[in-house]
Amino acid sequence: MALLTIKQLAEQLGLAPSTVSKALRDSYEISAETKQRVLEAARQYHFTPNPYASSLRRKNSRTIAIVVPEVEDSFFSTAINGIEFVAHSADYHVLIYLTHEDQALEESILRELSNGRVDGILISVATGSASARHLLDYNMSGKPLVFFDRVLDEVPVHKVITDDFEAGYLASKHLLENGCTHISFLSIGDGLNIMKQRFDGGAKAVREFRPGTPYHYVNCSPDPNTARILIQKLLTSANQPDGIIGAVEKLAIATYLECKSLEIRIPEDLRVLAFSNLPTASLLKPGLSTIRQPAYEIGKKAASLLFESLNKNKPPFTPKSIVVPSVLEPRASTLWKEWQDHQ
Amino acid sequence: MALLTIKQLAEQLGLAPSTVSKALRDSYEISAETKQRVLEAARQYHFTPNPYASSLRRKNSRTIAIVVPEVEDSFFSTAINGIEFVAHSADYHVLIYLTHEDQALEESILRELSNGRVDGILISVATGSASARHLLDYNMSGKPLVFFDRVLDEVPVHKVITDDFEAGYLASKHLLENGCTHISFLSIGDGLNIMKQRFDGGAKAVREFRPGTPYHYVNCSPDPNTARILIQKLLTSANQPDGIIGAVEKLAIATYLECKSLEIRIPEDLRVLAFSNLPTASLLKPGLSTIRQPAYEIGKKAASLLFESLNKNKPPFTPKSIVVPSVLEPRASTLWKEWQDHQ
DNA sequence: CTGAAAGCGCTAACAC
DNA sequence: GTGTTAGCGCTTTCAG
Repeated sequence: MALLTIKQLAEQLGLAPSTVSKALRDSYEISAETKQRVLEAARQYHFTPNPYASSLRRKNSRTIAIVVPEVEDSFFSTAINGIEFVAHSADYHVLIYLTHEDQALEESILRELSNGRVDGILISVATGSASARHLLDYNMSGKPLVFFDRVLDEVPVHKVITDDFEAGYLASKHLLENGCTHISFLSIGDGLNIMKQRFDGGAKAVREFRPGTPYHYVNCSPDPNTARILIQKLLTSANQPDGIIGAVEKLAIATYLECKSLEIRIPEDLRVLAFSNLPTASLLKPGLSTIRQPAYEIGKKAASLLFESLNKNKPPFTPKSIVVPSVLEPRASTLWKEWQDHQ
Repeated sequence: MALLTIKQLAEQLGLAPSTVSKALRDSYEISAETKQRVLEAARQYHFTPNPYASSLRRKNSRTIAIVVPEVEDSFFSTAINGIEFVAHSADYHVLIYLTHEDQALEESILRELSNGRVDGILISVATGSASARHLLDYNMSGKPLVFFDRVLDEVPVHKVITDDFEAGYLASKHLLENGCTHISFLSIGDGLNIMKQRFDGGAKAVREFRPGTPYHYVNCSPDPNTARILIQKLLTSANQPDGIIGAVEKLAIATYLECKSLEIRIPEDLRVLAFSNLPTASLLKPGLSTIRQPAYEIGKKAASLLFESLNKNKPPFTPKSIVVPSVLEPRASTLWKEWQDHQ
């Protein structure tokens, strides 16, 4: 079954292709009556204009790309859901690309996307030494790019983030208030803005509330297996911590699994807090204290900013940074009752 | 920065556009030397052919679509990961569409996709009364369609599924072996093949092992809030069950949350088993017994089948059904020690 | 081995 | 209000 073309449809109707085209786009030039007839026929034959011919001619694609490290993470899957909501409302299509935390892959994806396949990109960058070259290059092409959550400050575009410094501060403060005397911050890799912010925020709380408390940055891996091995090493080392801040969901899960197999008790032996959007946080044993980001909102806002840029014809551009609040949700994994009682 | 065209690149090189085009596609007609020069120049200028012009001309898009009910579900996010892996290897792009379990939305997405935007579709259908019209129509267009997990048997295309009847049987058998005398099967909606299979498998186990045991189908909602209300009603009704089979992850979470707020003890008061790929299943309180599907493999296999169809020029088509095994992972939520001891 | 020419299906400018 | 025409950027005959 070959697809109908606008030319054929026009012939059926005894009209010119251009008339049909205009009618389908609801142009003011076309009479109401003709529009009716065209729409009717289009529905009947299930006609939709060939998107690639249309894109070629109009020089836009009604398509955006989401570029994220992974989908198997509650933050990202929820953010994607938010993005999809806005994109669908705007009648845009959504291409998805996974970088698997691979900087080189991210670069090749961005290069490939700069050939006009998409009208804009929403990205949360991969960890790694993070040169911003590919993003700056893409940005130079004049097409909009919006960061969410994991940003690169060198690139002057809209961003939607949470206050990671503040969140790190709250996390660390909370652990200190619950008797921690040695905190390890588990990261998935260097060079990522959010890791630094979250860690530094924690350092500030240490300085303010219990200066001198050991507070370490531990570079785990984005790979869960490697991460587990490193966490095991940490938890069985001579000076293991009694407080953990997991920078992402995956590290919290890895920590829990490792504690289970090492028979380390949470929160008695170790208090655990993580940046996480796990829907099961409250159901874990023990309930996991989290810093929860408003992932759906972040996705929606980032997409809205992208469409805003798309619909604006290049005004003097000042990049906006939208900062949405994360919330600390204390649960049993950090509430060390015994310690509190002794106070 | 306007994008380079193949014509301009050809001019730079003192070649004809057609020669450059062929060189870029590694045609046998072109000399090794010329190919070198062209590739070199293309790299230097970051030239990639405009994908829409190319698609228009070649009548394919190097793009596939994933159509799923949602992404915030471990099964789907993992399957998407598997699909993406294969698609990326084949150098294809991936469009994602969420149906939010809305049949009408699914229809409109499929209609829209039949205009040539994609070369093929991978779909896991939405619940609902599930007419197959839109899928049959798409299939008639001659473009490949592959089902994964949630299939519609009326549509004669490749499918990748698990043996849901068998899994339901195992689930129910397991509950009976752990002292359940009244089992409720929680579904997210009628008309979905997997729900029926899973439920019917369970019925068989009841017949075989404890005929007469009350075994009910409870139609919850895909919406978590509504589902929770219905579950609450169920668990506080006169003849509440002592065994639950949750057909999807979301229902397991809803059940746990409800048990927590109603102070129903798992597994003493209620044993809970769910079809789920939750990475935190073993960390819940209590550990959640699951039927785990090989989601990543399912995604990979489904995508492979799609590309197989894509590369084959319409041979006599016999749809394959690939059945991959699910595994029952018993955990504390169903292991009712007290009861076992009394046996 | 390379080039010239036609045309994929659509839409925007410009006639009428 | 509607039709004619040209051309988006690429690839594919077909000629040389």
